[in-house]
Amino acid sequence: MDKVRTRFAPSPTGYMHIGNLRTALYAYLIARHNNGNFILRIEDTDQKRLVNGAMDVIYESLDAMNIKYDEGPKKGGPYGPYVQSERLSIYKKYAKKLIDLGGAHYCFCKNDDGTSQNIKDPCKLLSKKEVLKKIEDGEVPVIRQTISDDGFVEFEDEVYGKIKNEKKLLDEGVLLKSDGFPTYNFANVVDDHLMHINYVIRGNEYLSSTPKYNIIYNDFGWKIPKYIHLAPVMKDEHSKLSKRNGDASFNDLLNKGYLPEAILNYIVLLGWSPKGENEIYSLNELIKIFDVKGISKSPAIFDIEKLKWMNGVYIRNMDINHFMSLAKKYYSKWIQKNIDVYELSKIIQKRTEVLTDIPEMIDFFETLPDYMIDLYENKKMKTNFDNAKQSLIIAYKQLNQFRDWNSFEKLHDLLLSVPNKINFKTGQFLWPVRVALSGKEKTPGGAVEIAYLLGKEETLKRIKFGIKKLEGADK
RNA sequence: GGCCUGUUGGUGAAGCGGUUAACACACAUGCCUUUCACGCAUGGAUUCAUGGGUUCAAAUCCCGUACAGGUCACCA
Repeated sequence: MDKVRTRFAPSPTGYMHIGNLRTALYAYLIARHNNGNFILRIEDTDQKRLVNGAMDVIYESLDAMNIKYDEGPKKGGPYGPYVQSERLSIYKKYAKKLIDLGGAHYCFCKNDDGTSQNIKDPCKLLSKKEVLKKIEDGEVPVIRQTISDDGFVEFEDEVYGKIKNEKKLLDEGVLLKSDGFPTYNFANVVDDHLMHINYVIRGNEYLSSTPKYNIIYNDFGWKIPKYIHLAPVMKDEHSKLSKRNGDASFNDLLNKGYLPEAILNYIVLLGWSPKGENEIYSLNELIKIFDVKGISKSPAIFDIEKLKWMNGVYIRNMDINHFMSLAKKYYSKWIQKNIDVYELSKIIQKRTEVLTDIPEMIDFFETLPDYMIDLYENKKMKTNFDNAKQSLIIAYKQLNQFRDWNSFEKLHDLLLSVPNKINFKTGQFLWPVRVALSGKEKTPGGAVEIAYLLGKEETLKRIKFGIKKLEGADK
């Protein structure tokens, strides 16, 4: 059997959306799973849509996901060039050949005269002589596909199964534009054949035009590849994820603090499901288990909540040093200078889902927020202004005498021994302390951790401030 | 409108003629706990868009209907 060769063929629009990336990922996984090759090809045949730097977005995105291509632009390969705008002479040659084979014809119809209803293209009837004459007269033709009216075309899609179409319902689309560039409809067939692509993986918007491509393959006498059409990734029930809707691109997600591994893991599950119950997979594991059979036919809705969760899983499973190196970017200068970053990282790792959540989570270290006194009242902890004040006063006394601030253990033991002595429940005592130290209802870590990180001076200052606040409430 | 395709809880989904209709996220509740989170446990689809058929038996097969998406560009 032939070596499996798949390709990812984006057009450089400057925006890598999730659906595209998923297509790339599937193509990559199918290739690697079968020990095949994965090819990158740039489809830049629409001169009007060229965007500066768009190619880089593609390279960078694949790179971030650690998807490596075997052949492609920059890297080269035996069937290059891999950028369509550099292959113009190839398309021209094959277009002419297709005309000779009866699979295409010149067309002189004007843009705006309804030629889209081209089921019967009048130019088809032009004789060779007439065509030549028109060209001599300076008319610039396009080359259109020629499709006979009789019979059916049928093909088998690996995910959708048998698809059958009536030939006479197929449009005779433009293959080569008047500017000399091919359309997608032609370039993809020629390139896929020339590059020996035997598995075509792409969005199912091409499902309806695939029969036309197959006719071209047949006219040339080329072998038709296997097709794997993918249902789209949706924003909601009605619309696709898209740039126009302002939906997040891969890069946006990265900037928002999502890890590439987590994004990759999440999007592979949009429209594909593995055999077992596990959902967390590395790229290498995916290569091992990816199976076309698990691809589903219906569209999947992108759910940021689940991505968040998955991102959290990746963060929690990370080595602490790795986490710290990633999290550091989100620590303010003040924090990096005044707080033990290693200990801080340990505390927040478990409760970080997205890296960008970090600043807000830890901002109280730098400046105590102007908090509401009601925070001291907590039903579950059985605290009220009165016993909170007591707790703070005692905490102040104890901590003021405490000298081993370098030892988290000792600080911990001290603070946890207090409630016993005064006949308070642990939470009853520690809740007000934490509130005084953080000014927040929820914090990463408890009172002990925060005190430890804050240091003696700041801790005492904040407790004193808390006591004052509560005294104010007495009056 | 023609043609093509899809439809299982809020979301991703398993299932492929006989199951109590997996599992994960989210949600709710409880446990744990110095808060939150983490972790653990429990709960929710009387039913697989809908109506008919085939069958001893249907989410699973067939037909119609509804809804949704795609395509019908010198865009990909």
